[in-house]
Amino acid sequence: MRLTLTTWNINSVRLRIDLVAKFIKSVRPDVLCLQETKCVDDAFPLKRFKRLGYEHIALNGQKGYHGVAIVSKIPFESRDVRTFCGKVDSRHISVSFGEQAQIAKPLTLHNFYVPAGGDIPDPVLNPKFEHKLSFLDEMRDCEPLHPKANDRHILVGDLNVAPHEHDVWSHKQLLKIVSHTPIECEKLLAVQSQGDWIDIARQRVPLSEKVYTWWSYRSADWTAANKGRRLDHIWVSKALGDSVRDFKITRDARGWERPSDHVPVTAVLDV
DNA sequence: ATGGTCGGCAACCGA
Repeated sequence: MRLTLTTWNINSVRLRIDLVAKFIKSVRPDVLCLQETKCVDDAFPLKRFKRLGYEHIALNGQKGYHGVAIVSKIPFESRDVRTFCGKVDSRHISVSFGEQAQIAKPLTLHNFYVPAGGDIPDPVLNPKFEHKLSFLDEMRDCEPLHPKANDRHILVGDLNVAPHEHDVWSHKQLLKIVSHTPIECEKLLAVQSQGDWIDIARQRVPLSEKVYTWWSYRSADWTAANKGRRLDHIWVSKALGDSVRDFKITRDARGWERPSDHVPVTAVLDV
C-alpha cells in the first residue's frame, strides 16, 4: 500500500480548520499528524474531519496549550500516550496500524510536540530550556523509540530543533538561538542515532541544501527574507528506509490567509 | 542591535 503521511504544527486546529481542509483536498494524506491543536478533546473538530474522510482519530489535547492529534483514513488498532519529564503536557500520541489497515506488516506511528524551550539558551537561567533538554534526553532513553531491526516505526512532529547547518537560514547567526544551539542539535541527533532512525528530509535532500518548514510570524516579509528553520521532521526506522517514494514541504501554506507559522511536511511510503 | 507577531483567553503566557 502507498501511504501518504503528513505532519503539521497547525497552531490552533479550531482557528485553522478551513486551512486544514484546503490542504487535505490538495494533498489527500492518508494520515495527518497535528501539533499545537490547542484545545481539549471535546472541542476538537471531529465531525469536520469525519466529513473529510478521516474516520479514525486519536487525540491528546489540553486547554489552550500544546495538544497533538492523529487523524486517519486508515483504521488503527491501538493508541498510546506517553508523558515526559513528569509533566501532564499533551506532547505525544502514538497509534499502531495492524491487519485492519491492509498493510503488509504492522506499523507504529509516534507524533511529538517537543517543548520550544523559551528564549535564553541556558538551562540554569531558563527552566523552559532545561525542560526541552530533559525531554530530548528522555526521548533518547525511551524504549519504544528504539525500533528493532524489523520494526516498522515512524516518528514525526514538531521537534523544535533544526539540527544541521542548512536546517537554518544562517548557522552562524543562530548558534545562540534556541532551536539551533549545539547542545540541542546534539541531543536531537542522539535521539535519532539511539533509535537508528532515518531522517527522511535528509535522505532526500543533501545536507548542503537549505530546507525549512517554519518561518517566524515576526518578520515583515517572510518569503523575501526567507529566514526559515527546519523544525518539523519525519523519521522512519531502518526497516522502512527503502520505502520512501516521495517527500514534500508545502511551502505555499505559509502564504495562505491567517497561516500557521509551520507548513505541512509530507512523505509517501510504500508500506 | 533590537524588536518584531501570533493564539488562547480574558491578563499575560507561551511560541
